[in-house]
Amino acid sequence: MFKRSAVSEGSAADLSTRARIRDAAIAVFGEQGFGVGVRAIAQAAGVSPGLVNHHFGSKDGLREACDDHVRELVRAAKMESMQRPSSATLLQQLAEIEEFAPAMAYLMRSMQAGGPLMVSFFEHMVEDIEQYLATGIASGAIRPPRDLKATARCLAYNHGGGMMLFLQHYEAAHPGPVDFRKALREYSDQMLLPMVEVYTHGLLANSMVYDTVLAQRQSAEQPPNT
Amino acid sequence: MFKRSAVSEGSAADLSTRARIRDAAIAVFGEQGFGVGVRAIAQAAGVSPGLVNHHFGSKDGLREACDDHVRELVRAAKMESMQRPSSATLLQQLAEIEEFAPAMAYLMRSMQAGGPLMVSFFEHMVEDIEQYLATGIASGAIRPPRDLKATARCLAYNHGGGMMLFLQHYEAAHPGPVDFRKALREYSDQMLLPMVEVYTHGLLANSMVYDTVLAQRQSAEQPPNT
DNA sequence: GTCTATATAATGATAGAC
DNA sequence: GTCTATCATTATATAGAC
Repeated sequence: MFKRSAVSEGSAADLSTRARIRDAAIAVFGEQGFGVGVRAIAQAAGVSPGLVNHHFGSKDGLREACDDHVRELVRAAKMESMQRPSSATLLQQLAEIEEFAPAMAYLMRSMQAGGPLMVSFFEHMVEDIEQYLATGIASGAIRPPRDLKATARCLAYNHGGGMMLFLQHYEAAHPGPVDFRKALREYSDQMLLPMVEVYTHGLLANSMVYDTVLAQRQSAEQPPNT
Repeated sequence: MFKRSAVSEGSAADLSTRARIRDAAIAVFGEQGFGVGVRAIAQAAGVSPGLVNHHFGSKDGLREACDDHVRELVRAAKMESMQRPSSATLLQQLAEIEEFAPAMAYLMRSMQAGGPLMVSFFEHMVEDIEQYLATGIASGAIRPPRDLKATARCLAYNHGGGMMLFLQHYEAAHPGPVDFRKALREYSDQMLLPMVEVYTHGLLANSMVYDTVLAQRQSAEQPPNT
């Protein structure tokens, strides 16, 4: 679905050493988590441990460089994907590309570990869903919710977190390094139909609960004085 | 809502040293994550670092003991909660109790880190939701989904993961140790209404997407040969 | 730019005194 | 049971040779 973009151009041999170290770090962090040492990264990049810190100052500096690069990778992919609409999630599209798999693994670790990349990526998700909902409402495909922004945020938490938890569970159940393509395919297989069903036909048989919660909220915001 | 149970009985002074170390470990792991050292735990428990390993053999042994204790804590709370039905989630009820706050923090870290506690706790969640759905269907409050087990699993991923991600985001936005009671109250405030609305009125305006996905599934399971 | 070698600190785990 | 002292390992980070 995606072609190589300028961001990720060139095979490993063409990249500058700094870029090779950074890419190796993304791969190793993604596979083994952020607890891994600089030595392992240096080895994966085929350089000495000292050179890593020479280029990035410290482990945190390296981490920041990885964050920035993944952020940029996702941003570029999003730009490209906006011109080629698809029913699949951006992440699902990305995971299908061998080349992006390490970055996806890194992104997931970031979500779990909760660094600054997680926050910025999450806010992007919220915006995307907002826009997606707005488009759907305009075309009549989506029933306009009471509060679009709140609903988008809620969906972002549930779907983002749901995927995270699924992958966590998948990793625990399948020994060895995670195959993100297989994992996300299984995610679709298990989740898509039940989710679409709930979003189409609802889950609650009547609006009693909804009416109650809504009334509580409104009486809390505006105390009874009239 | 919950009274003290046998599992957590006694103030800090009454507990055996082993139990005090274990409780301190749960608190420190919960606050700072599993990367924290044995020394910090020993200090929090008011004992020497050597004594920790004397009682638990290793850091992993200590971790296992913490897992077991939290598992047991949640199991006991669930037993108690089953006799006192409430609209709030078990976790929300637990978080309201000062005494359980450290265990809840520990549980969240476990979900993030993805140890064996995460898997067993998740499977419990799936079972709970299954039973909750079945009860609702029997009483007519819930519209029976096509595949109850798959739907329960899907809801468990989304709601469990959603809460996880919310707390992660909350932690990143609020410096210092996380106040789980405040966090979970905010979670309810933001999530409850949009979620109930979606579960009551749906999100998709028509059943086109659902019909398409369902048809794809069925033709995939049973290839066209007739 | 890149390496080897090393400084410094912190980690998990153990041994032995009391 | 509990502590102090220490070991062996590993971590990050730096210094200096090439």
